Amino acid sequence: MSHTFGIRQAQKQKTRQALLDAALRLLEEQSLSSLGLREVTRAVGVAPTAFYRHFRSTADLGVALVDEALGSLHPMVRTTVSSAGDSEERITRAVGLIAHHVDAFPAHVRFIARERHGGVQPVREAIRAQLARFAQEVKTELAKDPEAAGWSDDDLLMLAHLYVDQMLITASLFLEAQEAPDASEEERDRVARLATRQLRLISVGRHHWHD
Amino acid sequence: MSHTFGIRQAQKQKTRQALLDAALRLLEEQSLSSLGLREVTRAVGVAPTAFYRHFRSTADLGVALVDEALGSLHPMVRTTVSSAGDSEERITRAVGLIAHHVDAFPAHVRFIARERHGGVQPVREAIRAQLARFAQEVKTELAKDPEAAGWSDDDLLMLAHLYVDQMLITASLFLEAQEAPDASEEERDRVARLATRQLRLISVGRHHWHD
DNA sequence: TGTACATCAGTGAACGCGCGTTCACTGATGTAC
DNA sequence: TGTACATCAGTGAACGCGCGTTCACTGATGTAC
Repeated sequence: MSHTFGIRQAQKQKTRQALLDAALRLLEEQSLSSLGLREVTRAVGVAPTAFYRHFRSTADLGVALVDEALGSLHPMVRTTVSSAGDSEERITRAVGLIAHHVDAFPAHVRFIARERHGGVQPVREAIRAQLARFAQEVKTELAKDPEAAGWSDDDLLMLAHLYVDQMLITASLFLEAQEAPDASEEERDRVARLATRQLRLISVGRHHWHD
Repeated sequence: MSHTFGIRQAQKQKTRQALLDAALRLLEEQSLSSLGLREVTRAVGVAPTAFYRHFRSTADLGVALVDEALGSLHPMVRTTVSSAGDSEERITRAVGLIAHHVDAFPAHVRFIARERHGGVQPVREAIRAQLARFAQEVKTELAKDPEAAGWSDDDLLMLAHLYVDQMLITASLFLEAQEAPDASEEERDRVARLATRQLRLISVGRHHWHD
């Protein structure tokens, strides 16, 4: 027994997570470049100086948030693009998964959309790197499809980027729909139908790419 | 003669423009939500209080910047989408125009990309409204094309949004390519080729939409 | 054209406030024996 | 198991600084006659 393996570590991890959670909440209404270290510690209920035990700066915390927001998303992205069903089924499933993810993690989605082109370079770079990984994974899945016969690597990656960007645009639209106070259900449907048809058009383009 | 029609107004306008220019420059390295009023006036060389003669707040200045950045873009967008040439010529021309615009107004492009999902609500709303106008205009141009026969209004607007979003993504990629210190010419070409093929795929999808 | 008054863009001092960062500290947890 | 020492997450006071906003002002420009 004993060798408790980190009452200390566990508590530190808990505080770190509380800082991340508080920051994410504060970032719903502002950008990372205006987020204050004292704001975050105040929200958690620790002394300002405690922040430095976990992060060098708010930019550093931002990079950690990128990993939290996108790191766990890879399995989902894979299954979204690949696997069973005809074209139409896959599109419906993909749009449904995006909508579900936005419902489950709205603050993460907002953070990524906001900071992708935001004012903090290391965070932009972290997001860019993660999205490039997504594109690579999507490309790998696309390559498995019999339809990919005759496609060059470059063309597959081009299509993969198109899908990744489309995913982000759609997620961002779902987010706006969620925020609309009135008739947000109707608005959600409108976004789902728009995204479905855009994916359908890309899918048609894909079918006839080598005509 | 006389009735000088505004030495005063002319000077006021000049200061206002100087504030906008200075803000735009400062916003290359930060977000609007962290831009300080004093920063801007310091850069221009006027007293902080002079700011209030022109804008209620930095958010207010931001909305003015949206109009400056996007307001003058409408004619270009129209000609980009519409008019002469076959599909391939139109795509090449569109990508060229986007590249040219990014070269000419990099700070404007960065500002729009950054604040589209940024932390300042009135600015987000102003950008959203302008982009919706763009989509409407693109839709109007698309409707003129003989290829648009049999397309519903909804489908045309869907396609228009796809084009507008694609335009922004491409502009943003050109911007990143411009920033890359090494081999930025090569990087530019890579972006141009990627954008061209993505537009080509959308174009193919468009041709076979009603198969 | 000249004079007397009104307007108003820009000034400069002053304010209270919250910021990021430093530093020496405390006391619970961890470790060696 | 108990003791003595080391570690280190979180504390709290203190700092200098720049922020947004207020206010009464100045002096060039505009207007009325």
